[in-house]
Amino acid sequence: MATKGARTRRKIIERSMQLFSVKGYYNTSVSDIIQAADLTKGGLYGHFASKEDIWYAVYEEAVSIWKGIVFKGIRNNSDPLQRIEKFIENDIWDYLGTDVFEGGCFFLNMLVELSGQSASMSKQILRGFVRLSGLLRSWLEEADQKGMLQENLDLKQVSNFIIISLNGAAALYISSRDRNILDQTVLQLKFYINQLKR
Amino acid sequence: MATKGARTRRKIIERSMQLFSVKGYYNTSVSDIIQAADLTKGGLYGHFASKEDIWYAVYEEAVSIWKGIVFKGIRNNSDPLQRIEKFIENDIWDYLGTDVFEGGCFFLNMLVELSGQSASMSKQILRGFVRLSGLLRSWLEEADQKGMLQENLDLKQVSNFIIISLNGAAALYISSRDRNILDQTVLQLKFYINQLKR
DNA sequence: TAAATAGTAAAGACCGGTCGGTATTTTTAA
DNA sequence: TTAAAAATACCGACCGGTCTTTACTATTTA
Repeated sequence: MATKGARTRRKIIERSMQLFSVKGYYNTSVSDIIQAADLTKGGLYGHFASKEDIWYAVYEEAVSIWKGIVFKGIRNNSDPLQRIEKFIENDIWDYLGTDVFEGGCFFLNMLVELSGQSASMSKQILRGFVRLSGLLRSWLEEADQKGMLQENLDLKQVSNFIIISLNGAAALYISSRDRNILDQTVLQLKFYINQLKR
Repeated sequence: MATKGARTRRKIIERSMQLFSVKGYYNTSVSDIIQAADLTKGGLYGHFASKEDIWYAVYEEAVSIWKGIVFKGIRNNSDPLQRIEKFIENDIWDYLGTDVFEGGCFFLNMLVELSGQSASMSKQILRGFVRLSGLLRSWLEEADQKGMLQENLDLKQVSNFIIISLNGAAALYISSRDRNILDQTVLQLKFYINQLKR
């Protein structure tokens, strides 16, 4: 069993994660966090040096949670295009649609809020999206090598466009809470991918 | 010439608009605004009853600016699909790409930040997107009646998807400041619309 | 096995500064 | 000359963060 300190640390991260995703980073006060984590100032600052430090720990945890959801049932699929479609479904339905974070997509929310405010924090998130785009592109290239795609496609462009659409869906979903947005996005992205095929 | 009060009011709105778009609503303080508008507390609160009131005025002004950009050279075009493509180009290149708002897309930024924080303010923005989606759908229906589109398309879905993509592009652009994102989005959306044609 | 000790975890008071907002006075422009 | 506009001083609450004290818990020693 984890030591008491470790358990408290986890609690701080988990509660902060929800607060950041719902209220945003700046509008979440340290007082909000200690209240949600059932702590006091002293208790909190024994585990983290600053509010920003908490955010970085929260980000790591959020990435871990997200990965556990969106890559489920993918690795064993040999068809790269099916892998992409499954990833989209997972992201939309099992990540966004199940309200893993109360405030919608943690990454989009933070990216928008922190861009132009904290270079280091927003770059951290952007790096994640760039890495994801690279992964999607590698799958597209695999499909291309197997002759599944049209010729002369800009695969970097395609993978970026998928990520753009997923982010746009997250933005409209958090504000509308309309499930149709999710279903529509999946359908339209599948249609889009279908048009790329040879 | 406008009275001094009216000019000050405009100044408050204009400066707040930039501050909100860059720093966000919550992270912009009233002190930030009075500093940017070269005023004092008393001077500001003579024009607006609250920070939230300033936001509503800013929103109206932002909509007005946006409309002036994205609908340029559209009304005189009889081809509804060309109208949509021109709208996308305007939104991406002349609105997003020219950094009308320093912080990127005012509406996306506010939508993400305010969702789950202020029901009234976020609904205000969402209504704008819904209205826009309706406009795009009416253009698509016009194209459909002219027999330009494939059959059995869900036009509401298509118009939503366009808006989703534009928002996603705004999210990635503010954080990366990569012009390629803009160009790629225009190209991909044109490709997408092309696939809808009969 | 019980007491002593050391190290960790948390409490709580406190810091200067800033928050959004108000009331009153002074200035300025119509 | 008078109404509108802006300045000033001020409010209580809260901001992120620090510091010292206290409580707890695990390990060592008798």
